[in-house]
Amino acid sequence: MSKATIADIAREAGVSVTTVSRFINGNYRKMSPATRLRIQATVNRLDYTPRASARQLRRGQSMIVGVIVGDISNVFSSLLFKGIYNVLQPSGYDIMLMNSNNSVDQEKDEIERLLSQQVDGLIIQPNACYFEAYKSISTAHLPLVMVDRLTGDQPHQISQVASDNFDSCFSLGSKLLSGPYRKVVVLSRVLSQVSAQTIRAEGFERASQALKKKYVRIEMGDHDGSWLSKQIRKEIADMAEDGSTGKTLLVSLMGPLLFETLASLRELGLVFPRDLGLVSFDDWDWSQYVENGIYLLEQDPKAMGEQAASNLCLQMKEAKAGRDPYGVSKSYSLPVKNVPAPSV
Amino acid sequence: MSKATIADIAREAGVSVTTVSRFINGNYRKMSPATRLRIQATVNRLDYTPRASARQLRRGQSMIVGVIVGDISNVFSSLLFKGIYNVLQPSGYDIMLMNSNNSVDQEKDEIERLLSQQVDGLIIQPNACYFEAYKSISTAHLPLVMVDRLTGDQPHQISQVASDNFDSCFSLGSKLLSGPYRKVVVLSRVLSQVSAQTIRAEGFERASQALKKKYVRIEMGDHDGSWLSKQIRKEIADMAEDGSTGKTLLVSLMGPLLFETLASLRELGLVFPRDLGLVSFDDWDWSQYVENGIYLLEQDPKAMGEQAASNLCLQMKEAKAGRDPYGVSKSYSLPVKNVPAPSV
DNA sequence: TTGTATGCGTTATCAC
DNA sequence: GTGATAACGCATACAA
Repeated sequence: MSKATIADIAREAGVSVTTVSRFINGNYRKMSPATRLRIQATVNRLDYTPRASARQLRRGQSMIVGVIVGDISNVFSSLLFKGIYNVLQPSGYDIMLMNSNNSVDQEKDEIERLLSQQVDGLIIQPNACYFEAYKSISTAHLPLVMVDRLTGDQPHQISQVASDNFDSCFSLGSKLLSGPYRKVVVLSRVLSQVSAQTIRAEGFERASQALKKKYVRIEMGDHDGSWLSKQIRKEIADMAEDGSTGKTLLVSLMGPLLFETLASLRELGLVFPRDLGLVSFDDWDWSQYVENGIYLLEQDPKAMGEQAASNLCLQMKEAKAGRDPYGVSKSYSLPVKNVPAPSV
Repeated sequence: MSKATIADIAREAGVSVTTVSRFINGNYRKMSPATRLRIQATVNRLDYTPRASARQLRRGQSMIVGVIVGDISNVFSSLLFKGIYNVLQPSGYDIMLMNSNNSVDQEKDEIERLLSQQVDGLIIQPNACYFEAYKSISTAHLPLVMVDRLTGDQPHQISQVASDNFDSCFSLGSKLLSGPYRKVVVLSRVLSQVSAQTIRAEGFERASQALKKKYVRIEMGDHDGSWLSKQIRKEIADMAEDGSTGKTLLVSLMGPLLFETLASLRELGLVFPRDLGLVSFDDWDWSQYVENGIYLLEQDPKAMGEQAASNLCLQMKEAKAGRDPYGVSKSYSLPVKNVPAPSV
């Protein structure tokens, strides 16, 4: 019977509810060892568990953190969650996880649900391009950390953790395009309104501009594999037309896209690095076993989650102390690791 | 200010809290259109959000479901969660996700936390080998579904959803071992007390017994890659000794293990299907791009999650109606898909 | 060192 | 149609 309450314990142990409450919260200071043991025994005997809802109502604090990710089936999101969990769980917080499916509408509903749960803080991988969508959180001065993506008008007093998307792409693009490549083709998916892929594309675009190489961007959106194959073939085949020499550098801007890219290349009979150079963002090393490996730009989603959760903890501590949580807000830029492989 | 309460709305709108409560819960039947509109406006103006904790306390129902997975960074777990989420979220349930790290101790703590949150139901990928560990849930008659793994003494009145591990392995083993393979070596990780891998291994063992072929099991546990390489080399190299002919069939019993297996094979300079046959369980098709693809035994974790969540919903409906949730308990065995590839 | 009494925000039972 | 009021289980200010 999990229905025992603090009153039952008090009655059975012959003490008052206050004393039991103190016991439950570890306030043994004002309590004789005798009563302490008696309460302990009763708690065990009745298999008592405090009701979180009653506690929350009374203390105005839930010890729950809300997390919204874009797509939990993406390895990025699951590693992000793992990092968050590793920090929050030992600190006593429980996590309510939401999957926005990269949809602004669903995200809106999920934020509302999280707010009504009175979460003590939120970590969001945002879908909306304007911060307006998260205003209800910031006006309530609720601890908040945005991860991975940034809204266009991201207020500086809100914490954010993201990879160093632009610089890593600009730098790799500059390095590779200064070689024999004649052009770069970047592949993106970009289903949500805001995405790290856009910034990554910009990095490659700037690099190509500086080196006066051709730059093409293919955005897959909802298209299927055959559509992608057609685009890739077109971009690879135009060599003759413009009379330029050298191979094409193909860049997949997110992990799951690499998958579809490989399918297209196989379908088209294209082999790397013979026919083209291939580079991809990815957060998991499986591609090292594809041929002789694929050149990767690798993020560390787990570290991102840990960083986000750490800052959130800080904010929640401030909030608990009655201070403005945004006083300890901070922006973090995480390095992107280059994992060389003979695919370029 | 998200601090508005039902009383504030009542005062501002000039009605009683009862009426506001009725409005919040959609009971428009007993309410004049005029008051309804007036309340609506006030709710919007004050940006009112009902406090979930107060609601929970009063109704004795949380609309929260607890989910415990073994390792969220494993694709299996994240797809499982996605399936669960797809069913539960539209039904109005929020999900508290816990990651047990395949540890019985951590799992125990997490169950306690979930119980104190007064979750309306639980879905667990169990770590303990005896159901004893989950007794506190079943004695409270809380809706419960066990997924993927089964405790040794799993009570029949508790719902369970798992893949058809034994038959799929026995069947594939029988098929392949009736060919020119001289022996089968199965690789498992098995860190938790209970695991689907054990049942899978049994499937291959029985098949090998029936066909009088040699059967060897290698359990990685916490060992590292070089240890694995040594084991594999030993098993592949014993051909001369026993004078038998034919290749060895190597079976990786879980997705993440395939990764380490490939690393070992590469290190040993072993090539499939030339030097050996390779088969693996996995829940994601990335391996089709490794060489010419790897023969896969593929589960459908998302379907497993959906099935588990559907049954949990049924149970929760029963519980809400005051009936025994375990009256609608059921066992589901999900098919394992064979994805042929020239690695055998 | 221990106990009494009040209120957190909501729903539900009854009365009007 | 509408409203007063009593719980739900817990934590704490205030007594003793």
